[in-house]
Amino acid sequence: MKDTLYTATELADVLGVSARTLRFYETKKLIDPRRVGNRRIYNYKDSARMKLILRGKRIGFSLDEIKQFLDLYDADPTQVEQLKLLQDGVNQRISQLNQQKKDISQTLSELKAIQLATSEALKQKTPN
Amino acid sequence: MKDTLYTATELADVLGVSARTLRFYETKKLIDPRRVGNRRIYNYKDSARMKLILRGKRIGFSLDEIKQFLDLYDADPTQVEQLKLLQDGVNQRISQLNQQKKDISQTLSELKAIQLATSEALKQKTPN
DNA sequence: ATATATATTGACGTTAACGTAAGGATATAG
DNA sequence: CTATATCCTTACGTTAACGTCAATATATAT
Repeated sequence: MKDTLYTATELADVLGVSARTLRFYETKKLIDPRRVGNRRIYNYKDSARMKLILRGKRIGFSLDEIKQFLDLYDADPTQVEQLKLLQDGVNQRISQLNQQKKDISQTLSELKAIQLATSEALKQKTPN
Repeated sequence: MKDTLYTATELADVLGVSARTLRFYETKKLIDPRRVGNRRIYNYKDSARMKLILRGKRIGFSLDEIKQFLDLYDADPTQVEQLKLLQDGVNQRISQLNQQKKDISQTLSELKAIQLATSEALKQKTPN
Protein backbone atom coordinates (compact mmCIF):
# COMPACT_ATOMS: atom_id res chain seq x y z
CA MET A 1 0.00 0.00 0.00
CA LYS A 2 0.89 3.62 -0.31
CA ASP A 3 0.97 4.03 3.46
CA THR A 4 3.22 1.13 4.41
CA LEU A 5 6.04 1.99 6.78
CA TYR A 6 9.31 0.11 7.11
CA THR A 7 12.11 -0.14 9.60
CA ALA A 8 15.61 0.00 8.21
CA THR A 9 16.13 -3.75 8.04
CA GLU A 10 12.67 -4.33 6.60
CA LEU A 11 13.17 -1.94 3.73
CA ALA A 12 16.70 -3.23 3.25
CA ASP A 13 15.36 -6.78 2.91
CA VAL A 14 12.67 -5.74 0.48
CA LEU A 15 15.20 -3.93 -1.67
CA GLY A 16 17.91 -6.55 -1.40
CA VAL A 17 20.49 -4.27 0.16
CA SER A 18 21.98 -4.02 3.65
CA ALA A 19 20.81 -1.69 6.40
CA ARG A 20 24.32 -0.29 6.31
CA THR A 21 23.71 0.76 2.76
CA LEU A 22 20.60 2.69 3.79
CA ARG A 23 22.50 4.49 6.50
CA PHE A 24 25.33 5.18 4.13
CA TYR A 25 23.01 6.71 1.56
CA GLU A 26 21.58 8.84 4.32
CA THR A 27 24.99 10.30 5.14
CA LYS A 28 25.34 10.99 1.44
CA LYS A 29 22.07 12.94 1.51
CA LEU A 30 20.39 10.61 -0.92
CA ILE A 31 17.55 9.73 1.42
CA ASP A 32 16.25 11.22 4.65
CA PRO A 33 13.82 8.98 6.53
CA ARG A 34 11.72 10.11 9.48
CA ARG A 35 12.82 9.24 12.98
CA VAL A 36 10.80 7.87 15.85
CA GLY A 37 13.12 8.44 18.73
CA ASN A 38 16.34 7.62 16.99
CA ARG A 39 14.95 4.75 14.96
CA ARG A 40 14.57 5.25 11.23
CA ILE A 41 11.17 4.91 9.63
CA TYR A 42 10.88 4.73 5.86
CA ASN A 43 7.65 5.53 4.07
CA TYR A 44 6.45 4.85 0.56
CA LYS A 45 8.20 7.88 -0.85
CA ASP A 46 11.51 6.86 0.71
CA SER A 47 11.09 3.43 -0.77
CA ALA A 48 10.34 4.80 -4.24
CA ARG A 49 13.37 7.06 -3.99
CA MET A 50 15.54 4.09 -3.04
CA LYS A 51 14.30 2.21 -6.09
CA LEU A 52 15.31 5.12 -8.27
CA ILE A 53 18.74 5.05 -6.67
CA LEU A 54 19.16 1.34 -7.26
CA ARG A 55 18.05 1.69 -10.83
CA GLY A 56 20.69 4.36 -11.24
CA LYS A 57 23.28 1.97 -9.88
CA ARG A 58 22.26 -0.81 -12.25
CA ILE A 59 22.70 1.66 -15.08
CA GLY A 60 26.22 2.23 -13.82
CA PHE A 61 25.99 5.68 -12.24
CA SER A 62 27.98 6.69 -9.18
CA LEU A 63 26.15 7.84 -6.08
CA ASP A 64 27.21 11.40 -6.79
CA GLU A 65 25.79 11.21 -10.28
CA ILE A 66 22.61 9.70 -8.92
CA LYS A 67 22.30 12.59 -6.51
CA GLN A 68 22.51 15.09 -9.35
CA PHE A 69 20.02 12.92 -11.11
CA LEU A 70 17.56 12.98 -8.22
CA ASP A 71 17.97 16.72 -8.01
CA LEU A 72 16.57 16.84 -11.51
CA TYR A 73 13.36 15.31 -10.21
CA ASP A 74 13.31 17.39 -7.06
CA ALA A 75 14.15 20.72 -8.64
CA ASP A 76 11.65 23.41 -7.85
CA PRO A 77 11.56 25.19 -11.19
CA THR A 78 10.66 28.69 -10.19
CA GLN A 79 13.56 30.60 -11.62
CA VAL A 80 14.60 30.78 -15.23
CA GLU A 81 18.25 30.23 -14.41
CA GLN A 82 17.46 27.09 -12.45
CA LEU A 83 15.26 25.88 -15.25
CA LYS A 84 18.07 26.23 -17.73
CA LEU A 85 20.51 24.39 -15.49
CA LEU A 86 17.90 21.70 -15.08
CA GLN A 87 17.53 21.40 -18.83
CA ASP A 88 21.27 21.08 -19.28
CA GLY A 89 21.48 18.35 -16.67
CA VAL A 90 18.62 16.45 -18.24
CA ASN A 91 20.08 16.76 -21.70
CA GLN A 92 23.46 15.48 -20.56
CA ARG A 93 21.89 12.46 -18.89
CA ILE A 94 19.82 11.73 -21.94
CA SER A 95 22.74 11.67 -24.34
CA GLN A 96 24.75 9.61 -21.88
CA LEU A 97 21.95 7.08 -21.66
CA ASN A 98 21.52 6.96 -25.41
CA GLN A 99 25.22 6.14 -25.72
CA GLN A 100 24.77 3.37 -23.19
CA LYS A 101 21.83 2.00 -25.09
CA LYS A 102 24.01 1.76 -28.19
CA ASP A 103 26.78 0.07 -26.23
CA ILE A 104 24.36 -2.44 -24.82
CA SER A 105 22.72 -3.21 -28.14
CA GLN A 106 26.07 -3.79 -29.78
CA THR A 107 27.25 -6.00 -26.94
CA LEU A 108 24.00 -7.91 -26.98
CA SER A 109 24.25 -8.72 -30.65
CA GLU A 110 27.81 -9.91 -30.21
CA LEU A 111 26.80 -12.11 -27.32
CA LYS A 112 23.90 -13.55 -29.27
CA ALA A 113 26.31 -14.48 -32.03
CA ILE A 114 28.41 -16.37 -29.52
CA GLN A 115 25.28 -17.95 -28.14
CA LEU A 116 24.35 -19.22 -31.58
CA ALA A 117 27.83 -20.49 -32.28
CA THR A 118 28.05 -22.40 -29.01
CA SER A 119 24.67 -24.05 -29.42
CA GLU A 120 25.65 -25.13 -32.92
CA ALA A 121 28.93 -26.49 -31.63
CA LEU A 122 27.10 -28.38 -28.91
CA LYS A 123 24.75 -29.93 -31.43
CA GLN A 124 27.77 -31.35 -33.23
CA LYS A 125 29.37 -32.65 -30.07
CA THR A 126 26.28 -34.15 -28.45
CA PRO A 127 24.07 -35.26 -31.34
CA ASN A 128 21.21 -35.85 -28.93
CA MET B 1 44.77 1.18 -41.03
CA LYS B 2 44.79 -2.37 -39.77
CA ASP B 3 48.54 -2.30 -39.33
CA THR B 4 48.94 0.90 -37.34
CA LEU B 5 51.12 0.62 -34.26
CA TYR B 6 50.94 2.81 -31.20
CA THR B 7 53.11 3.64 -28.24
CA ALA B 8 51.41 3.66 -24.87
CA THR B 9 50.78 7.40 -24.79
CA GLU B 10 49.60 7.45 -28.39
CA LEU B 11 47.00 4.78 -27.86
CA ALA B 12 46.05 6.34 -24.54
CA ASP B 13 45.42 9.66 -26.27
CA VAL B 14 43.39 8.08 -29.02
CA LEU B 15 41.24 6.26 -26.50
CA GLY B 16 40.96 9.14 -24.09
CA VAL B 17 42.52 7.32 -21.15
CA SER B 18 45.86 7.65 -19.36
CA ALA B 19 48.95 5.58 -20.05
CA ARG B 20 48.72 4.53 -16.42
CA THR B 21 45.36 3.00 -17.21
CA LEU B 22 46.89 0.93 -20.01
CA ARG B 23 49.61 -0.35 -17.69
CA PHE B 24 47.06 -1.06 -15.00
CA TYR B 25 44.93 -3.11 -17.37
CA GLU B 26 48.04 -5.01 -18.33
CA THR B 27 48.70 -6.03 -14.73
CA LYS B 28 45.08 -7.13 -14.60
CA LYS B 29 45.67 -9.36 -17.64
CA LEU B 30 43.15 -7.51 -19.76
CA ILE B 31 45.65 -6.63 -22.46
CA ASP B 32 49.13 -7.81 -23.34
CA PRO B 33 50.95 -5.60 -25.83
CA ARG B 34 54.22 -6.52 -27.57
CA ARG B 35 57.47 -5.14 -26.28
CA VAL B 36 60.33 -3.61 -28.20
CA GLY B 37 63.03 -3.59 -25.61
CA ASN B 38 60.91 -2.72 -22.65
CA ARG B 39 58.69 -0.25 -24.47
CA ARG B 40 55.11 -1.23 -25.08
CA ILE B 41 53.80 -1.43 -28.64
CA TYR B 42 50.09 -1.76 -29.25
CA ASN B 43 48.71 -3.09 -32.51
CA TYR B 44 45.26 -2.97 -34.07
CA LYS B 45 44.05 -5.97 -32.12
CA ASP B 46 45.17 -4.45 -28.83
CA SER B 47 43.36 -1.28 -29.73
CA ALA B 48 40.17 -3.15 -30.60
CA ARG B 49 40.38 -5.04 -27.35
CA MET B 50 40.77 -1.79 -25.43
CA LYS B 51 37.66 -0.44 -27.11
CA LEU B 52 35.74 -3.48 -25.97
CA ILE B 53 36.99 -2.88 -22.45
CA LEU B 54 35.95 0.75 -22.48
CA ARG B 55 32.55 -0.14 -23.84
CA GLY B 56 32.21 -2.57 -20.97
CA LYS B 57 33.05 0.20 -18.57
CA ARG B 58 30.50 2.56 -20.07
CA ILE B 59 27.91 -0.16 -19.61
CA GLY B 60 28.89 -0.25 -15.95
CA PHE B 61 30.86 -3.47 -15.67
CA SER B 62 33.82 -3.91 -13.35
CA LEU B 63 37.19 -4.84 -14.77
CA ASP B 64 36.81 -8.33 -13.37
CA GLU B 65 33.48 -8.73 -15.10
CA ILE B 66 34.95 -7.38 -18.29
CA LYS B 67 37.69 -9.96 -18.09
CA GLN B 68 35.16 -12.77 -17.83
CA PHE B 69 33.38 -11.10 -20.67
CA LEU B 70 36.48 -11.03 -22.87
CA ASP B 71 37.10 -14.65 -22.04
CA LEU B 72 33.77 -15.39 -23.67
CA TYR B 73 35.15 -14.02 -26.91
CA ASP B 74 38.51 -15.70 -26.49
CA ALA B 75 37.24 -19.07 -25.39
CA ASP B 76 38.49 -21.89 -27.54
CA PRO B 77 35.40 -24.06 -27.61
CA THR B 78 36.87 -27.49 -28.01
CA GLN B 79 35.36 -29.25 -25.02
CA VAL B 80 31.70 -29.74 -24.28
CA GLU B 81 32.15 -28.69 -20.66
CA GLN B 82 33.81 -25.46 -21.67
CA LEU B 83 31.09 -24.83 -24.18
CA LYS B 84 28.41 -25.19 -21.55
CA LEU B 85 30.22 -22.84 -19.20
CA LEU B 86 30.56 -20.41 -22.04
CA GLN B 87 26.85 -20.60 -22.74
CA ASP B 88 26.04 -19.96 -19.09
CA GLY B 89 28.27 -16.92 -19.00
CA VAL B 90 26.78 -15.54 -22.17
CA ASN B 91 23.24 -16.10 -20.98
CA GLN B 92 23.90 -14.36 -17.69
CA ARG B 93 25.38 -11.34 -19.45
CA ILE B 94 22.47 -11.21 -21.84
CA SER B 95 19.83 -11.11 -19.15
CA GLN B 96 21.84 -8.58 -17.20
CA LEU B 97 22.05 -6.34 -20.25
CA ASN B 98 18.36 -6.72 -21.00
CA GLN B 99 17.60 -5.55 -17.48
CA GLN B 100 19.86 -2.56 -18.04
CA LYS B 101 18.11 -1.75 -21.27
CA LYS B 102 14.79 -1.65 -19.42
CA ASP B 103 16.29 0.57 -16.72
CA ILE B 104 17.65 2.94 -19.28
CA SER B 105 14.44 3.13 -21.29
CA GLN B 106 12.43 3.87 -18.18
CA THR B 107 14.88 6.52 -17.04
CA LEU B 108 14.95 8.06 -20.47
CA SER B 109 11.21 8.46 -20.62
CA GLU B 110 11.19 10.08 -17.22
CA LEU B 111 13.91 12.47 -18.24
CA LYS B 112 12.09 13.36 -21.42
CA ALA B 113 9.03 14.21 -19.37
CA ILE B 114 11.14 16.60 -17.31
CA GLN B 115 12.60 17.98 -20.50
CA LEU B 116 9.16 18.73 -21.83
CA ALA B 117 8.02 20.29 -18.58
CA THR B 118 11.03 22.57 -18.36
CA SER B 119 10.75 23.80 -21.92
CA GLU B 120 7.07 24.56 -21.33
CA ALA B 121 7.92 26.42 -18.14
CA LEU B 122 10.58 28.39 -19.97
CA LYS B 123 8.10 29.38 -22.67
CA GLN B 124 5.91 30.89 -19.98
CA LYS B 125 8.78 32.71 -18.32
CA THR B 126 10.48 34.02 -21.42
CA PRO B 127 7.68 34.54 -23.93
CA ASN B 128 10.22 35.15 -26.65
C1' DA C 1 78.56 13.12 -26.83
C1' DT C 2 75.76 15.59 -23.85
C1' DA C 3 71.34 17.61 -22.74
C1' DT C 4 66.46 17.09 -22.85
C1' DA C 5 62.42 14.54 -23.35
C1' DT C 6 59.92 10.30 -22.84
C1' DA C 7 58.94 5.57 -21.09
C1' DT C 8 59.27 2.01 -17.36
C1' DT C 9 58.99 0.06 -12.88
C1' DG C 10 57.94 0.02 -8.15
C1' DA C 11 55.62 2.04 -4.36
C1' DC C 12 52.64 4.71 -1.90
C1' DG C 13 48.30 7.77 -2.02
C1' DT C 14 43.33 8.45 -3.03
C1' DT C 15 38.30 8.04 -3.66
C1' DA C 16 34.00 5.49 -3.76
C1' DA C 17 31.02 2.36 -1.66
C1' DC C 18 30.23 -0.02 1.46
C1' DG C 19 31.64 -4.16 5.42
C1' DT C 20 32.57 -5.12 10.07
C1' DA C 21 33.31 -4.81 14.82
C1' DA C 22 32.66 -2.24 19.41
C1' DG C 23 29.95 -0.02 22.76
C1' DG C 24 25.52 2.06 24.04
C1' DA C 25 20.46 2.92 23.80
C1' DT C 26 15.91 0.90 23.42
C1' DA C 27 12.27 -2.30 22.35
C1' DT C 28 10.08 -6.66 23.42
C1' DA C 29 9.40 -11.34 25.29
C1' DG C 30 8.67 -13.85 29.35
C1' DC D 1 11.37 -6.01 35.77
C1' DT D 2 15.08 -8.37 33.75
C1' DA D 3 17.03 -10.79 29.74
C1' DT D 4 17.51 -10.93 24.96
C1' DA D 5 17.12 -9.10 20.62
C1' DT D 6 17.30 -5.05 17.68
C1' DC D 7 18.88 -0.63 16.36
C1' DC D 8 21.95 3.28 16.90
C1' DT D 9 26.48 5.75 16.36
C1' DT D 10 31.40 5.84 15.81
C1' DA D 11 35.31 4.24 13.86
C1' DC D 12 38.40 1.58 11.52
C1' DG D 13 38.97 -1.95 7.53
C1' DT D 14 38.52 -3.27 2.57
C1' DT D 15 38.39 -3.47 -2.52
C1' DA D 16 38.47 -1.41 -7.07
C1' DA D 17 40.49 1.62 -10.17
C1' DC D 18 43.41 4.29 -10.97
C1' DG D 19 46.72 9.00 -9.70
C1' DT D 20 51.11 10.60 -8.42
C1' DC D 21 55.85 10.54 -7.50
C1' DA D 22 60.69 8.92 -7.45
C1' DA D 23 64.42 6.54 -9.46
C1' DT D 24 66.03 4.50 -13.81
C1' DA D 25 66.46 3.45 -18.48
C1' DT D 26 66.20 4.75 -23.17
C1' DA D 27 65.34 7.89 -27.16
C1' DT D 28 66.00 12.07 -29.62
C1' DA D 29 67.66 16.61 -30.64
C1' DT D 30 71.60 19.48 -31.11
